[in-house]
Amino acid sequence: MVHDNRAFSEVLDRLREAGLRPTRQRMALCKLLFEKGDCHVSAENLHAEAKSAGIKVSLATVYNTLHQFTDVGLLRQVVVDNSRSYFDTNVTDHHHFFVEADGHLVDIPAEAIDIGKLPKTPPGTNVDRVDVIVRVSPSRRK
Amino acid sequence: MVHDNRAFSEVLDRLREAGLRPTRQRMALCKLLFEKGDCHVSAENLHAEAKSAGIKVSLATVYNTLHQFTDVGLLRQVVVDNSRSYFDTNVTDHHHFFVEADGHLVDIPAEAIDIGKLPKTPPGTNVDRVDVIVRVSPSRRK
DNA sequence: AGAAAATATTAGAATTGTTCTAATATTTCA
DNA sequence: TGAAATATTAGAACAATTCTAATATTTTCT
Ligand SMILES: [Mn+2]
Ligand SMILES: [Mn+2]
Ligand SMILES: [Zn+2]
Ligand SMILES: [Zn+2]
Repeated sequence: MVHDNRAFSEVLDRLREAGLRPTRQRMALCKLLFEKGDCHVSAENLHAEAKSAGIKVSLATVYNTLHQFTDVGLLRQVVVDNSRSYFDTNVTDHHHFFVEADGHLVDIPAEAIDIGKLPKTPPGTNVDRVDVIVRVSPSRRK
Repeated sequence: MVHDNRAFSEVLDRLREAGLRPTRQRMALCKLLFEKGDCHVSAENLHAEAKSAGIKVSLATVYNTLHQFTDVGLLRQVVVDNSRSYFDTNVTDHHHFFVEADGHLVDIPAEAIDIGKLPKTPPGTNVDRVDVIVRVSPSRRK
């Protein structure tokens, strides 16, 4: 078995930094999540990916892991669909296209969208974050 | 019992226009939804309001009605929270503040937010709608 | 109006995504 | 290495929503 020790140790560091033990399951999920660039996954989705990659991990652990990673800032949640939660490996400020037809998310860099002014927030509240979701659907064939 | 026959007939018209029979339940829900200005409700929420207004309607009918009204354009859905669906009586183009702490939505008029340019959509797709959600939370007391 | 057809409502069961429980396993560290 | 801490897991529980199929209401047609 050949290891990419570079990426492997990055994953390890990431977990340690976060105060999470680098267990077999967490490392494997880390690799799936972070070794192939920005991605958006649901729990079921990641669980399936894990299974097809030969990783033995329970759905409960997938949920635990996604939440722990979110809590420590390795992931963020994207709310676009009320029947499923999406987790995003891109935790920088950005927005999304959402292709409702196939439940697919595409990043929009923060600087690609300019929100001018915001009206004042409801009394006694502060802005946590601004989410822009551009809902798109397959264009009708010509 | 006193009737506001003006509003009553507006409700009736609205249902007929949509091709939905003006049943007792639908009319009652219409009144709850549309007679007190823009509002954002969940199904449970509306069901509870109905009960406390003395309207006998099942939760299944509340769901049916919310979906039917959405289908014919009397309501729109707002996705802000993956554990509950919100329906909005304001079907004009607008955005939202979402107070996560209490699950409360506040309208932002479309013209209060200016989204400059949009990047081009993913290949083969068209924009359906742009949703801006400004997530806010109660500011810490001074 | 009365009968038949169309549509709506409902209780309760089913489904689905997610969370919880508590028993077992792994990891850490002195 | 052994005790303490933490993690994993199967399966039960949960909560929002949808489905089913029996009953009721509304509309249409004579
Ligand atoms: Mn959490
Ligand atoms: Mn659900
Ligand atoms: Zn993203
Ligand atoms: Zn609104």
